Amino acid sequence: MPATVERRPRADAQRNREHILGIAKEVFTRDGEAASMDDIARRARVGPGTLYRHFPTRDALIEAVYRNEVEKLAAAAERFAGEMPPVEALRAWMLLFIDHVAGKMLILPAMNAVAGGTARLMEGARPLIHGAFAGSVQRAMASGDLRSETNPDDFVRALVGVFYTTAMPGWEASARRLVEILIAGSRKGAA
Amino acid sequence: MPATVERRPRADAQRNREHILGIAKEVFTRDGEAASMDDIARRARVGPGTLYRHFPTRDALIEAVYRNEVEKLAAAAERFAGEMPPVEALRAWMLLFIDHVAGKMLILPAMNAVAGGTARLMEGARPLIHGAFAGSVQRAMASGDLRSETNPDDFVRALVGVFYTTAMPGWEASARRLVEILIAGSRKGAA
DNA sequence: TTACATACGGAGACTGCCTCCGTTTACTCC
DNA sequence: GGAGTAAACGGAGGCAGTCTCCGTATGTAA
Repeated sequence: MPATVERRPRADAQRNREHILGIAKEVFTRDGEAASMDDIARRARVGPGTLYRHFPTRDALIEAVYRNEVEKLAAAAERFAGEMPPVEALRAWMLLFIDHVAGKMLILPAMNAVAGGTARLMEGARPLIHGAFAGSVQRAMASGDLRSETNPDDFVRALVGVFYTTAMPGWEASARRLVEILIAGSRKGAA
Repeated sequence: MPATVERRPRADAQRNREHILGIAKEVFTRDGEAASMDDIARRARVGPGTLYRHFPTRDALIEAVYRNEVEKLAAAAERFAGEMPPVEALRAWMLLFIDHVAGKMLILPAMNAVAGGTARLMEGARPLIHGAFAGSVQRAMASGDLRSETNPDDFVRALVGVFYTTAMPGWEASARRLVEILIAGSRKGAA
């Protein structure tokens, strides 16, 4: 008899989990942080008990939905690296990030609700985002385009700001300019 | 008999309002978004009814506390303009902004809770922040240090990001580097 | 097919936001 | 100074949202 059995989850549980995740993304995208757990359960046609067994707190659910999206973004960074010169790849990825936000692919408003703010939420996703950024920046440094002290986290901070200012008019154009400023400000030879 | 009498508020009301605001700042600073209205009322030794007469919703209270702080920040921009060269004043103001965040002078986590996210909250404070930024940037453009297409909003976005990443290790140093990147990236002659 | 671990659903405890209204208090006018 | 009144106060409680508990149902392994 093995110490830890680790039976794989029942088929209905697996189905439910994925179904809930899908509904949750929809609801959060539409209703933002106002979305209620009971409502999500109702729409997914499960009891609140079931919802809470899969995602023990509201935060856990938001985090799960969010992580799903971030994983897709991170994958794109790798792809760009193989397709274009380093600085272009970095720029393209930052612009893609903005597009995701623009297309409501990420559940912006709901993220505000997570205890401890975004920072706490990002904790789970940080390695992913950081990895994607670090890779892109590293390559741009290696190619000699960016200064060698360039720190990917600085870019992360700026882009998080974009995240939170989508209600300001003209946010998208401003975000694109910001990308250019960041690149220009980190180039070798910039004052 | 005048059309609008506009009696000035009763002394006890005025006192209570200010007292509540002070307590609220304390509580929000300590407990973040978890702070409850009833708790604030209890600590301020007033009934919930009183609290809600002064600040009709939770958001209104947060906004009032926040605005208080932002007004202080905006005033500093003017002061710096009179004391140092344009680019220095801009840098100094951005660094001051970071210091406020660092010193927990601003009720960071609580801001997340405002309906519609920070964007909505910033709506009230936007003219102030924007004015402070616009003035500083304008002067730096007029002096020929920054490119003439420089847009203050781009800086705002980046700094909002700093706001939300204070849980990441080394955020303060990173924020300061970000300030330098922004200035370098907006200088005349930057790529 | 049986037995049981696993998962399900929903009633309801608990908490937080906010309202309503009877009571109290500061200000005004004589 | 005292009476009258508009303004402000406090707190009981409505309503809604998060999360728990537990009796019931179901998938899975032997």
